[in-house]
Amino acid sequence: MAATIRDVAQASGVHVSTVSRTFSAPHLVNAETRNRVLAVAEDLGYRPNRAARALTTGRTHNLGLIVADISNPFFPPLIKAAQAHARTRDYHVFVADTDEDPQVEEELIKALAKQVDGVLLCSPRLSNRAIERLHADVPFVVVNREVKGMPTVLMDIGQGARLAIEHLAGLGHRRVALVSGPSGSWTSKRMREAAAAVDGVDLVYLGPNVPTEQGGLAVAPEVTASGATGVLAYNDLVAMGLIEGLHERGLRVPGDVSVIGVDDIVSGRLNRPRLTTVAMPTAAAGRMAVDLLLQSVAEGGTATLATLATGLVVRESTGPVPEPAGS
Amino acid sequence: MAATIRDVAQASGVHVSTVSRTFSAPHLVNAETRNRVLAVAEDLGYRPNRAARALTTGRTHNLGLIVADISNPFFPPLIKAAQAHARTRDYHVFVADTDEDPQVEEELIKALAKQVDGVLLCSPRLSNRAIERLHADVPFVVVNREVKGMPTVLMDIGQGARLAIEHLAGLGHRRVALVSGPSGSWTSKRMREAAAAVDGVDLVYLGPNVPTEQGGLAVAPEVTASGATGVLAYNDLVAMGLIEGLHERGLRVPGDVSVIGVDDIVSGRLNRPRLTTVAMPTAAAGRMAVDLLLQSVAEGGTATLATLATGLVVRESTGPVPEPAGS
DNA sequence: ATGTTTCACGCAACCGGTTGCATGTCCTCG
DNA sequence: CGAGGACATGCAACCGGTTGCGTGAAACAT
Repeated sequence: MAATIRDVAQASGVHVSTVSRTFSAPHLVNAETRNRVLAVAEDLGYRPNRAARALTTGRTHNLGLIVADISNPFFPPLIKAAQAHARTRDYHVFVADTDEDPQVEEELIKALAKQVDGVLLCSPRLSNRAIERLHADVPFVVVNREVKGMPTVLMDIGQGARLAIEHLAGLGHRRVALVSGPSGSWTSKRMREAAAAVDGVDLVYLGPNVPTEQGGLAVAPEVTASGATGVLAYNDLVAMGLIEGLHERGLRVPGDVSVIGVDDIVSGRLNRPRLTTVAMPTAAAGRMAVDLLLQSVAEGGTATLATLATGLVVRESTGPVPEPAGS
Repeated sequence: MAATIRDVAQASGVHVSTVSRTFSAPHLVNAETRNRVLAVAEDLGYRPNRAARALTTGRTHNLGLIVADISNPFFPPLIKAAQAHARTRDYHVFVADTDEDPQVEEELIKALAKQVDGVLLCSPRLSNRAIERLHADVPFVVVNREVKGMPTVLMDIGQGARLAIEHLAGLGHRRVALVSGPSGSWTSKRMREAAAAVDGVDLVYLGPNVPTEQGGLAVAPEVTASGATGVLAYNDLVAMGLIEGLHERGLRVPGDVSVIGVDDIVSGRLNRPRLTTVAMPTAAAGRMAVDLLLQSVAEGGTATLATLATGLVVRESTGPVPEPAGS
């Protein structure tokens, strides 16, 4: 089997504690012995067992990242950024997908709890109560959701939604639909509040919807029925599905209806029409989340709240309100 | 801190070994004591520490899954399937992204090695030599690549490529371009071999290319210059980028050029035109991979090779060869 | 009544590391 | 020359579990 610390100790004629120190506190061991030990270790292919180390130190140097749906292109940039950033701090990130199932989410958190120093909860589907309860097991940082007393990274979707609605209003749209996400979604709620604060447009709320292309496709009839000429969708996936659905019903985007998404995922940039969307600072959020988590791991619960700005990227899926048919 | 096995033992008046057995070998302990222990454990919120258990049993009940690029929509279905399937076997899978960097890949494998019972290597970028060397540390199963002596899950891209080329030939295309992926890609090589075996079409090889939309966009000029009327792209992302690129140069798909992708990702189904593509059994591959891995973990290195069939999904991005302009 | 199984559980070593304390050696300084 | 300090290393307990072995008691057979 793989070489252990005792193998190395024996082969280099020192006590295991010296070998241990060679790796975890090199300055405590004489340069000469250290080199000898390192040589022997190299020779035997020894590598410290992180799990065993964790048992005594209480630090695994691992982080967990829990996400509802890896397929959602919104997450990968966040995951990559978190992973890369954590690596610079000598941490590894393990990702798990909950399949949008709170049950699975809870189970995963429990399984992860003892194997990581902290968990990044991205757009969790669990209730606040459950999250607070689980928090006893392992430090959290929550992304894209507000849970009281917990370190949180928010992207200011409210601001983005406001910009989006104002953009539509500026193009002359007077009736716009808000296509929301899963029921109880924190994001949907924020978007709604921000949209309602904009003057001069009638809002109609359509939802809840599955947060994917399917959801967008399915909501198309409701959108046409609503008489709205502008739409702010829950995310780009929904927006793209919706555009497809409108198209099937003979409506042109942006000719007949203007559609705005949220997230600025890459395929939205290649979609036709290119999607006007609220850009989310996902990579920055990933890095920030790691920072907050490591900080709270090191210093004990500091419940910081970081809010990152969003922006509107205007492309081709929005245009002036169409002339009334009767004109 | 969290309750340990000794806390439970003390509180329920039995020896730690009895508590241990209550969880890991319930049949060895009297029903009455077992219930008492369970009650106390529940009460104290005790949960066995998987990491500590792993130290003695040598089984972490975790699997690692290493993937070059999570953003590539080809992977999530595989990841999800693997994850879900593993869960039914009481295993968890941790995903890590290497950012297409062999260096990072190797580092991740080493870090993961001691914390998981086996690793799923999906389309690894590492050399065969490196993989074989690392194999001493931890069992592998390789997906989408052939490494001698290692359990492997392959999707029969050769078959799919043949179907694709035959489809184009059947539509009258006589000159088709093969837009390949990164240099040295195992998949590209297979596609090329299979395509070459089809009679009646001239093949032109274009590559290497970045395996994303960017790559497809960038290769568009070469495609038009090649005089090909049909294209088989490395994957759907490349195909979509290419279609966009052709469009920018005033060419219609499928009017002027027919394009086939590979992977059957969802956004290809919503793209306009809807993408004709080689469907890959990604979910099945994910499940198969964990089966193979668990088997090889349990029984020691059985180097099975599983090959999964692919199919052609004909949609709208392919059509009859255009009439020569001069006709 | 005695011998043999079976069952339930305790004992203690062990997995692979870490770390506070003790020991011993060599320097330095008054 | 002796006290005190710095340095390098060994010792052994500990992290949170698992498990082979041994023991006592109850159940069964003879």
